[in-house]
Amino acid sequence: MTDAQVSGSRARTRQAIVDAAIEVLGRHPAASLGDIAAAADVGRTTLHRYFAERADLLSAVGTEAAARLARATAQARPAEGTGASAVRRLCQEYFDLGDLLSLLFSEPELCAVPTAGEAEGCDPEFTALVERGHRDGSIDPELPAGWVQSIIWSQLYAGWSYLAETGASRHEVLRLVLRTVDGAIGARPT
Amino acid sequence: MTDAQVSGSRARTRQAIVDAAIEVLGRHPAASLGDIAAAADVGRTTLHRYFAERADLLSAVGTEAAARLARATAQARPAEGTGASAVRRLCQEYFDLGDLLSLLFSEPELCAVPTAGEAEGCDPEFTALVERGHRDGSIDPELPAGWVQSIIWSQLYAGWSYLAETGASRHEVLRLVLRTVDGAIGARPT
DNA sequence: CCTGAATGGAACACGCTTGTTCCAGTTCGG
DNA sequence: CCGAACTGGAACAAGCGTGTTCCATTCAGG
Repeated sequence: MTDAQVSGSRARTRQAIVDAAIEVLGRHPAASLGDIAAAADVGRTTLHRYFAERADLLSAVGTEAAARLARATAQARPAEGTGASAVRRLCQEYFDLGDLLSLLFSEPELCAVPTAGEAEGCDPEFTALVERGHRDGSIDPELPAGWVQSIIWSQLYAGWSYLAETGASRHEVLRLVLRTVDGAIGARPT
Repeated sequence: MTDAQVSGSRARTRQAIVDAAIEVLGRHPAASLGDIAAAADVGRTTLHRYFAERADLLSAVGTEAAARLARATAQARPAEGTGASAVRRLCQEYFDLGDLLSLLFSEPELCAVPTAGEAEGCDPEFTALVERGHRDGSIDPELPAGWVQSIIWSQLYAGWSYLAETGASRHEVLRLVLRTVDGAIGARPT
C-alpha cells in the first residue's frame, strides 16, 4: 500500500519478473533464478532485490496463478447451463492460460500453499458443478468430481504438449480437447 | 557377454539399482544419485562402480523401460479385435507399469534417445492400430493417432496420480480410466 | 545541474550434487 | 584357509545454484 506507487516502474518490473517466472517455470520447472532473470530482461541482482529468496518469488507466482485461474473460472460462468456445458466453457478458458497450464499441472502445490486453509486440491464449487451435471444427465454419474477434475487438467496439459510437438493450430487442438473431454465425461448411452 | 555371468551377484545388484532408479525417478524426477543408491540399499560408491556417470544409469533405465514397455504391449495383443478393444487392453497393461508410468510421462526422451533411429515419439504400429479403429468404426475418425496416444498416456498418468492422492483402490481407478478413455476415443453417436 | 531511485555487473561464501580415489570389511569359491 | 571379488565409508576436487555485498551506471524530476 504505502510503497506500491513509488515510481510505477517498481510495479512494472515486479510484474515482468513474475510473468517471466510463469513462462520459464512452465516450460522447465527446474529452471534457475538466472534463467528467469534473463527471460525477464533483468539482472539477477534486481530479481533478488524484489524477491529475497526463491520461495518469495514462488509465492508471488502462486498468488498470480490463483488470480488468473479465478479470472478464467469467472469468465466461464460455471453456474450457467448444464454441468457438461459449464465444464466445456471451463476448458476453453483454461486452455488460454498457456504456460500457466503446464506450471499448474506440474506444480499443483503452488496454488495449494497460499490457500493452505482449504482441505483438498481446488474444488470449492467445482464439486457442486459436477454433481449438477450428474443430476441433469449431462455428466456420467459414475465419475466422481475429483476424477472429472483430473481428466480435465490432464487433457488440457496433453493438448498444450500436443500443440508444442506437432504443428497443429491452437484452434484445432482446442477442438480435439473439447471433443475428447466431452466424450470422456458424457453420460453413457448404454 | 564375457563378464555377464561372473558371479550372478553383479547382475542382481545392477538390476536392483536400475529398479530403484525407476521407482525413485518416477516419484521425483530430480532425485540425486544418493537417493537412488539409498533406495537400492547400496552405497553411492557401488552405484558409480556400475554406472560411471549419471547418463550411463539413465541410459540403462531407458533400455529397461523400453523392454518393459515392449513386453506390456505384446501382452495386450494389439493386433486382435477392434481398434478400441486393443486400446483398452493396452491401457490395462500399461496401467500395471506403475512408477515407470510416471517416469515415461515426465521424461519421454528417456525412451526416445536409445531409439534415436526412429522419427516421431513411439508409434511404429500404434498409428496402424488407431487407423484400424477408424475403419472398423470403434474409434472416432476425427481423432488423429498422435492425439489418441496423448489421451491415453495423460489419462494413465492422471489415474496413477489419482491413486496416490485419494485412497481409491487400484481396481477402481483402472475402471475409471478405462471408462473415460473409452468415452473419449469412441465414435460419436451424433 | 544535481540528487535519489533503479539497475546491472563483479565478486564472494555457502551448500548440494557429481565424480574420483583410497582403504577397510565382508563374502564366496577353490 | 586363502585370495579374489564385492562392497561401503571417508575424503577430496570441481561445478552449479543461491544469497549477499559492493560499486559503477543510467535516468527522471526538482
